[in-house]
Amino acid sequence: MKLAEAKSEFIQAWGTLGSKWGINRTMAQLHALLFVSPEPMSTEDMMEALNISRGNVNMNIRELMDWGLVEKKHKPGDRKEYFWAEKDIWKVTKQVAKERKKRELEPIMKVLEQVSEVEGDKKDKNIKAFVESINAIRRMASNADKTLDTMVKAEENWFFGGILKLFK
Amino acid sequence: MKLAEAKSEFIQAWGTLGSKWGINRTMAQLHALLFVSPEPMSTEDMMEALNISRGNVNMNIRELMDWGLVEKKHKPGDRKEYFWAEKDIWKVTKQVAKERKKRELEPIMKVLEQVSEVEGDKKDKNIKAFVESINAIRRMASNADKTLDTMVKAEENWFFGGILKLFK
DNA sequence: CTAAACTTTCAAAAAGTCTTGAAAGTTTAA
DNA sequence: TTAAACTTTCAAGACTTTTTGAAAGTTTAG
Repeated sequence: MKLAEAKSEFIQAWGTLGSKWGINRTMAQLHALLFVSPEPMSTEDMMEALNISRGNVNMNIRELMDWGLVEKKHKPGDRKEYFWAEKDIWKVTKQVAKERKKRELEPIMKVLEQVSEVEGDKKDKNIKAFVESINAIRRMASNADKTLDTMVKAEENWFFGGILKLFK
Repeated sequence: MKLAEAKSEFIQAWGTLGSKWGINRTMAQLHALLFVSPEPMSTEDMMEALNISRGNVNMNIRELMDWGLVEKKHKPGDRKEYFWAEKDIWKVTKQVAKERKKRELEPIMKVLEQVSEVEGDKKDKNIKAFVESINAIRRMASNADKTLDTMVKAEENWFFGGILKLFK
């Protein structure tokens, strides 16, 4: 397999993976494209590489910047904007964890808190069972929350090697 | 908030969360519905509770069974099939982790292995950079893989309490 | 200024995903 | 058997998400 082909395979696979995790395929592909590009790329470079429109590149690259995965770069003496992706996969993972925690874990925890305050006789079998189910999810979510916090603060070494020994 | 309303809020929120993680909203709602139902439910019960068609219930409940999150139950002297969801949230989490590992981690690892075998001069700067990026992802994925394995084998206690102390 | 170079927006179209419901299939009681 | 009760399938339609591309907006060099 040639380099160009290998890159393209990787970009496709990353796009497919992303779409299974609720991330727009093009956004994941753009991320993969920049991730394996040694140089920052311009909008036109990306349009050409993925065969997509200017508007599509613009919207998805902006979302990648919102996620903190891509940055604008300027080349001296060039009016075009270039885009660069973080290359340290551990930083990327932490950033994604941080964002998903903020965007998805925190909102659901609010709902869980509210519904756990259901009114009525706390001894009613049905209410008791419901509240207990919800509280089990809340404990789980709260642990996930703390674990993600720890992960975000942790050094690469925590994950790459360190953690596994603890389970042996 | 009354019990019925609280259940409905929870079901909605679970559906929304699911859809952000690439899980069909109805499937997530059905799961939530059964998760908070003390009794197994029939197809008709579910159709009525979520206001959806028979075909929709059938397809999504089958997928939930594929994921190992829902089981058929039979009531003695009743021809209808009833469906029951695992109530232990730790078991649910482990099961989802196990399935996603099989469905998503393993396929991407195959692709990564292939593309890392790109042909050409191993000293070429471009090839070297690409292979190194891919290998960083492979190391990450392989660690995630092992961590999930460990998690699937672990007792509830590992996650609920045990792990956090290790980071203090 | 002005015009060229570049970026952003967003309504409409395309593509993708989910749902319906009626027909086909299966099981069971009698 | 038969027919009623129940489940499954899947083509067509509904809905959702993504993409396009042209127009509007912005920036900069001269």
